[in-house]
Amino acid sequence: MNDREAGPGLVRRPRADAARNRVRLMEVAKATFTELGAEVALEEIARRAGVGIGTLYRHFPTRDALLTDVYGHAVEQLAEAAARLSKTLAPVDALREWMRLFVDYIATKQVMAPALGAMVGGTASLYASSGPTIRTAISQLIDRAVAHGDIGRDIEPLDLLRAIMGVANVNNGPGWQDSAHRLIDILIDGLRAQRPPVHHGTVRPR
Amino acid sequence: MNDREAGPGLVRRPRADAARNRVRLMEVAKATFTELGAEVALEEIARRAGVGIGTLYRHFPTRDALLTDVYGHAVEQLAEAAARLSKTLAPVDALREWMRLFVDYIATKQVMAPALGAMVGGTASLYASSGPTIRTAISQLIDRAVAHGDIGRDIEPLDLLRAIMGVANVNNGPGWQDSAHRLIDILIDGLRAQRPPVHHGTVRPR
DNA sequence: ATAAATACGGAGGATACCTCCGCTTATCAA
DNA sequence: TTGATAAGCGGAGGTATCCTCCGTATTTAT
Repeated sequence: MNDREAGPGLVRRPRADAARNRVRLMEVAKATFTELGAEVALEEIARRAGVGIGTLYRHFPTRDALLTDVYGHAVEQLAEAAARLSKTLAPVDALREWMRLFVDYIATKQVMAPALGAMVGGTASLYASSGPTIRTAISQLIDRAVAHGDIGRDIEPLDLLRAIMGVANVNNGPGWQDSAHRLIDILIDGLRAQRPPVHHGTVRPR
Repeated sequence: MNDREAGPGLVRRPRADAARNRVRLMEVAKATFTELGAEVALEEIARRAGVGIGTLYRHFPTRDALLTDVYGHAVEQLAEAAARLSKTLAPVDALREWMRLFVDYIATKQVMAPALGAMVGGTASLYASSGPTIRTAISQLIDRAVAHGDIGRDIEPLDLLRAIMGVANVNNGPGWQDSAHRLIDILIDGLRAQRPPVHHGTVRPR
C-alpha cells in the first residue's frame, strides 16, 4: 500500500491539509497582490486564505518567497517566449518583441513590476531564484543579434531590462507603456548605431 | 530693537533651539542615510541627533520631507549644471555630460538613488517638490539638441532619467557606473538614429 | 486503533510609524 | 530684569506589521 521504502530515508506523503493550504495561499496571494499591491500585509493574505499567520510563514518564509512562487511561472513564460521568438523572427525583431512582451507583462499584472523588478536586480533572494532565467533569455536574444551582425555594442543584458523597469516603475498616467515602447526602439537603435561592418550587403531598415 | 511691526501679522524670530535642531537633524540625517540607507528608522536619526522623535516629526512631517530637504541642494546643483553645460558644450555633448553627472551624483551619495528616484517619478510629494526642477533641466538640454537637429526623436525627458535610474537602482558590483555610462551612450545614439534631415552640412560624428 | 510525524494557528515580543499634549524654554514688551 | 506668552520639546502610547515559538490538532502509516 505504501509506495515508499521504510527506513532512514523514509519519505511520507505530504499531508493533505498542508498541500491544500499552500495552493490556497498562492491563489489568495495572487488575487490580493493584484488588488492591494505587493506591499499588502501578509497577515491580510493569511486572513483571507483562512489560515493562521504561522501557516503562511511556514510555507513561505519571506515575502519574496511568496512573490517568487506566485509569479515564477510568468518568468518561465518569458523564457519560453524568448526561445520561440528566436526561431520565428529576425534577430533584432526578436529582441524588440521580447522586450515589448516584458513590458506587456508588467502592464497586465501590475503587481509584477515589483516582482520582476526584484528579479532583474532587486532583492537578493528573488534575484537568485529568477534572475538567471531572465538573464539567460535575454542574453540568448542579444547574442544572436550580435552574431548576426545587427548590433555590436557591448551591453549587459539585464541592464536593458533595468532601463525599462525604470520607466515602468512609474506607471503614472496611461502613457507609460508608450514611453516604454519608445524607449525600447531608442535602445535598439542605439545598439545598432555601433554595429560592426555589415557582411552581407543589405541591412533591413527597421 | 525689534525689527518687526507689532500687530496681528506679527512674526517672531524663530526660536534658536528650533533652528539648531533643524540643522542638526539635517546633518545627522544625511550622515545616517549614507551610512544605513534611506530606509533607516526615523527614530534612529532622532536618537543620534539627540532630539525626541516628536521634534523630528515637527520639522519634517514625512520621510520624504526630510529627504527633500537634505538632498534638495543637489537638485539645484544639477539644474545649474544643465544651464552651464548648455553654454559650454555642443548640444549632444551637453546632454551626455549632464546625464553622466546625474549618474555621478548617485554614485557619490549612494543614498541619492532613492531620493533622486523619487524625484523623477516616485513618491508624489517628493516629485512635486523637485521633479519640475529636474525636468526643466533636462528638457532644456533635449530641446536644444532637437533644435540643433542633432536628435529628432520624441522622448519624454524624464524617461531618459528613469531609464538610468533603473540601472542605478541596482548598484550591485562596482560595475554599475560603467553600465550606466554605456547606457547613456546607447540612448544618445538611439536618439540620433532618427534625427531629422541635417540642415547644415556636417554633423559631428561622436 | 495507535503511535509518530507533521502541520496548524495565534499569542506575543520586537520594531517602526506617527500623534498628542503636559512641560520647558526662548522671545518680546514693559 | 522680569513676567507673560508663544513656540518648541520630547516621549509615552496607540496602531500596525513582522516574525517566532510551541501547545494542540490532524494526518499518515502500521
